[in-house]
Parts: sequence; structure tokens; C-alpha cells
Amino acid sequence: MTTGKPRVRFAPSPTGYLHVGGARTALFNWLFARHEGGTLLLRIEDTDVERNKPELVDGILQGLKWLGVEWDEGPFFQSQRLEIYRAAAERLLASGAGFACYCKPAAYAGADSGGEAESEGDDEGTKLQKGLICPCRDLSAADLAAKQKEGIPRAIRFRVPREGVTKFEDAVFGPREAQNSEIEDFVLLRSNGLPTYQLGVVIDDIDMRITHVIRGADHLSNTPKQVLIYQALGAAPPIFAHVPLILGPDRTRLSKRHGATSVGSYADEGFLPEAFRNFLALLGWSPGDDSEFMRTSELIERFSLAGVSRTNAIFDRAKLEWFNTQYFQKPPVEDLLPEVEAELKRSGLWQERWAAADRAWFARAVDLIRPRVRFVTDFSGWARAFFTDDFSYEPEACEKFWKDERLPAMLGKLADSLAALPDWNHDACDAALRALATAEGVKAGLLINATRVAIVGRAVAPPLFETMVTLGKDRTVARLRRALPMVQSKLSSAGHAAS
RNA sequence: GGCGCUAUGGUGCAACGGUUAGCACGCGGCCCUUUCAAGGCCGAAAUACGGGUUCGAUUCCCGUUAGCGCUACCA
Repeated sequence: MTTGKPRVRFAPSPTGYLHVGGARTALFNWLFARHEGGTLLLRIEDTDVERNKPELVDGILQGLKWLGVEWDEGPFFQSQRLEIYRAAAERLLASGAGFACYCKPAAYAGADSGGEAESEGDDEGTKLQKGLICPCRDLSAADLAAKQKEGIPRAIRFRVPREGVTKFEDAVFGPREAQNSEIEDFVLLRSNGLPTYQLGVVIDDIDMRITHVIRGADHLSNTPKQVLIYQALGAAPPIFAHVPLILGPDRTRLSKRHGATSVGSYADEGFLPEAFRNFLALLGWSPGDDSEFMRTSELIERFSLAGVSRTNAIFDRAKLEWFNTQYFQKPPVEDLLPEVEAELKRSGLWQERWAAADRAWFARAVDLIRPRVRFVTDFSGWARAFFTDDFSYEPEACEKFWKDERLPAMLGKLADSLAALPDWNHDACDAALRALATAEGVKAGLLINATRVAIVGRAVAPPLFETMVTLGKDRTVARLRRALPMVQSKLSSAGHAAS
């Protein structure tokens, strides 16, 4: 382990979508691999035929791609390596490290060992009761032969030493050790011939030359079992790094009832992958100082297992949203263009000319809009009017800013004077509007707000004059005139309502 | 029930024996202002509890409590 680049893996099982906990684990593995110049493998742990849903694999892959976690090798599927595990289990059985078990599989739900009758039996008896020691462990050759002849399904269990301790090194929790007497004779190979998780991970991690196992802390307690397997196989265990879990606001494990938990739903909502990454990276990891906003390159540069915390973290959506807004404002506009382009394509607003001839205009529009954006979907949402003439007028905005009787007349005059401007720029528009306000004896704000609603349909929008410049003279004037009847009818209906 | 892990404001993290316990999100106020954001400034808000060790504990040790995890022929 002293030489060579690290090899790590992310090993989800397709029993659900890629959730934020898995995403964070994947991210840490990826950041670690990139920081160290190592290799990241993707392995699908699909040995549980009952719960496994093959169709979910694609979604997990997509989630990882959206997240920007790119793997170097794989995906490998455990379901295609079944013979390897079977052979390994047989080897363990032959060497005596494992033993054949003919017990009937425990019912899934009845795993509770209840603590009512605490009979003071001898130690051995208690362990048998607690299920730590399998009764098949010391079956005689004759018994074994008999069971086999009866055709009873056979599983292979690991013969856990009855005494001593099993130690391993954890990069975040430090040196760990467990009493072997507390470890049950766990199953390696099920009676249906499929490997359990414990066997599968170890065999694969050895085979795939994994050097660092970075995974959720829910695996911490079971790690000694895996170390036992490594030892029985004469293989050196990797360095483990268990990362704390992510909990919901109620401090329980994150699940559906906490709302969105799949990364796909965050993508759909309009979060930026980089913002999501930044947020996730800081959930259970810290660079050691007060840095918050860190672009991905900086994350890679600074990531270290030493900065991983040991306490479970609560997923704070408000902070995620804050990161998202930061990523709309701070990076160079160019970084944002592809994201906005994708969004406009999704919503059917995209114009090919923005990719080439009008790229500069597109960039300027995005730059103008972005300070107010919270989600990428805002570009086709409230900012829609920048990309198409086909937009609606927000009722609340009209209500709020179209209530002065003189508006229709003034807006008409404004359209005329704007149309007459020889030069179309911020200051010219500004001067024209203020001149009219002065002439009419009204505050500029009255005209500014009413005009904003008239040309983009929204109250919440960028500053007016820059908006007019971006929209262009023709569209600005046309929209102003188009809005006149709407302002008029809004006023008259309001008047009727009032009288 | 057993075993284990963890414990700094509401949340995420700093402080790895000596700081007026710091930063960020969120929250409240003020400023800015052309709507709404952004930004700037200010503020409220924490070392779970009890014992030790030490000249000195957020920090080290023990206990309590709480949360979480494992205890499946799930992963």
C-alpha cells in the first residue's frame, strides 16, 4: 500500500434511485481518486434477486453522470461474477474457515432476537440463543453426510473465532477493534448459491485491487467480518474510510417522506451539478478553514480523508439553495451558458442562432438575468420573456404596478419617444423615460415599474433599461404598444370594482 | 435486548489544553434601491448533563442521557 496510485470504488445496489447519501459517498470517492491521481471503479452490487431492480441501474448511472462523478473502470456487475464468489466460498469451506450450514433461513421480518427471557444459561448456550454461534458449526462428518443425503439446502457460513479481537484501520474513525465473541457465524454463500454482501465485497475488492474502501458509516459495524474474510483468504485488507450518514431534518435516516431524496429530482428542480457537489462535499467534510464556495477544481485540490467528520449530518435544503444561487452569480457567464442552453432546449425556447451568430447576445441576456435566478428552470420560467415573445403577464405584477389612471397615456407617449431614439442604449432609454416622467409630473419609478411589467410581464425582473437594451428597440416598443390595451382594461375593470 | 459510533447556536463546519468560542446557511434590523434579488453593516443564537485529570478544559478520561448504526441466507 506504500506504492502505486489508490484504487477506489463506488458500489451501489440497484434497489432504488441514487439518493443523496449514495451521491455523497460517490462524490467523496471521486474527489479522493482525482486528488490522488487514482482510479475510480463503479460496481453494481446486484446479488439480491429479491430486492434488485435491473431497470434502476440506468437511473443510477445517469444520476452519477449528472453529478459529474465519472468512473474510470466499470460498471461491473456482481450478478455476472457469481461463479467467482461460489468458488471462493468453496475454497473457504475446504480450508475450514467456513462450514456448511443446514439451518432453515431465518424469516426476514423475524430477525429480532427479543430480550425477554434472559435465561442465565452458560455462555455457550447464550450465544447459541443469541444466534452468534450456528449449531451446524460443529456437525460431525456423519451428520454432514446425512444432511447432504436428505437434500437439505446448504449455505456456507464463516467460522468466526470464538475469542480474540479483529482489528482494522479506519481513516476517519481511527484504529478499530471488535471482540470476535460478539460476531455471529455469518453467511458467506446463501443456500441458493448466491453470495452475501460480506463475501461479494471482499472478493471483488481483492480482485479489483481496491486500496481504499470509502463508504457509509452504516458499514462500520460489519467491517470486522470482512476483515476476517481477508485474513482467511490471506489477503491484506484495504484502508477503510467510513463516512458519516446523512439524516433528514428529524434526525432519522433520509427517506422518501423527507421529500426529494434522489439526485434526479434535484436535477429536475433546476439545481446545478456543481452547486450540488459543493454542498454535498461540505456535508461531512471540511477543508479545515472557513471556505464555503469552492469550485470543483478546488474541491479536488483540497479534498482529504483527514477532513472527514465522524458525526452524522442533516441535509439542509436551504443551504443547498443558497449554494445554487451562488453558482448562478459567481462563475464566469460562459460556465453557465451550457446549462441555460440545455434548459431552453428542454422547454422548447432554444434558438440555434444563440449558439453561433448571437452567442454574445445570449451571454449578455444570461448575465443580466442570473443575479435573480435560483434554479436553472427560472430561465424558462420568470425570465421567459427574454427568449420569446410568447409570454404571459403575471396578474399580481399587473395588479401592483398598473393602477395609475394616467398610465395608458404615458406609456403610449413613452413608446413614441423610445421609437424616435436615434441611439438605443441604457442612457438614452433612461433619459427618455425620465424626461417624460418630469413632463408628466410623476415619479420615474411609476413609469419604470409599469414599463417593466409591460415588456417582460413580471415584477421580479432585471433593471429596466438594461432589459430594454437587451430586448432591442423594436421588441421593446412593440411590447409596450401591445400592453397598452391590457393596462387600459385592467384599469377600467379595477375602476368598476372600486365604484 | 446486545455491541458499537457520535455529541459546539435551528442547520453545516472551525477552534485538535490557553481565543471576548470563529465562519457559513437560516432568522431579525439597518443601508443601498427602479421591482425583486444580490451586496454591505449590525444583531439574537452553541460547547447535552455529571464527575474527574490539569495551573487551565469545547478539547483528555469515566459515567449518564440522547441520536444514529449494526445485530438478515439485505446491501
